[in-house]
Amino acid sequence: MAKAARSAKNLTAQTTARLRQSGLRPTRQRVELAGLLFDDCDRHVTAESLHDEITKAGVKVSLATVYNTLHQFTQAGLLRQVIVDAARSYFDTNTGDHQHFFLEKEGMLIDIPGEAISVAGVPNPPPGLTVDRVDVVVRVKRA
Amino acid sequence: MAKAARSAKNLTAQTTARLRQSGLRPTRQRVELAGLLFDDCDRHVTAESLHDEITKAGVKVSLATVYNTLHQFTQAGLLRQVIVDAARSYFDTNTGDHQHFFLEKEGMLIDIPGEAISVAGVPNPPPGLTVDRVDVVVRVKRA
DNA sequence: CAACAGATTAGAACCATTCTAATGTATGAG
DNA sequence: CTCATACATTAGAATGGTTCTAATCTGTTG
Repeated sequence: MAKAARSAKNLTAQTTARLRQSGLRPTRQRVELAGLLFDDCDRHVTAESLHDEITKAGVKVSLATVYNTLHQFTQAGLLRQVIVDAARSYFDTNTGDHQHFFLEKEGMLIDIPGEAISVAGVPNPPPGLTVDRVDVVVRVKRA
Repeated sequence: MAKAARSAKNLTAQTTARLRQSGLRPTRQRVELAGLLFDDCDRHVTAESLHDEITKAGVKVSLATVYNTLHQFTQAGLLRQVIVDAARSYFDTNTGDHQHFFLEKEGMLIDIPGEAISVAGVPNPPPGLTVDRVDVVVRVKRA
């Protein structure tokens, strides 16, 4: 069985289970999108880039569904939304503690492991407010 | 003369000079907007909030001009654009080294002095890239 | 003051995203 | 297995912040 661990069937089964665990019905569209997103390494996508990708793969999914799915996955904790660009939203398959390099010109994000980076000296927030998350964006340029 | 340092005339004169130094013609609209932005303490505005404010002050400036002016001021180094919300852009009159608390629900930004906070362990960017700026956003919620 | 470069403006256009309401589909009970 | 139902998907319209256009206006310089 170990040899078959990466077969298409098996992947679909795993994906289906994962979606169900998150309280999401494993519809054709969600399984296909999850397949692209969670197959291999960590990824950063926009709604449009993901829609292009799945369309080019010959799968028909509407852009509205891509948006819906990205938000549902985010709410389910399978994705994390990254706000670095006023023009568009990115979604990151790495939901763990980490930060980003961002190359604006090319719309490219690169993960920085959470262990690597540390932020010290954050003051207490004003009374009545609590810290939800600390985001670090290292904006980079081509030299 | 010291007593008159804050008179309206003097402020306008100062503003005018400042705009000219930045290579911007001191038009009525730019002087009025600069007056609102740079009069007192540090401020965080959106195009719409600034347009509302100046309109309520009885000054007629088009929204397009507010956008143009915010961008020109930013390019001139008088303002800094802050990207924290996918829905809208903020502009900060504090152009020095500092970071932000952000209360998304209310669209509120609060400065964190640059001396207070420190980010350690940023890895070298991938070859060919150089660090342009490190932004820290401390996302907060009402307790 | 004339002339020109640059600025302002209303309104249209743009584009990412969200909404709508009509159609399709996974699921669990029977 | 089938049906009913709740949930999903979809095309296309709507939204909302922002930018563009091209006509008009205004600082500035000679």
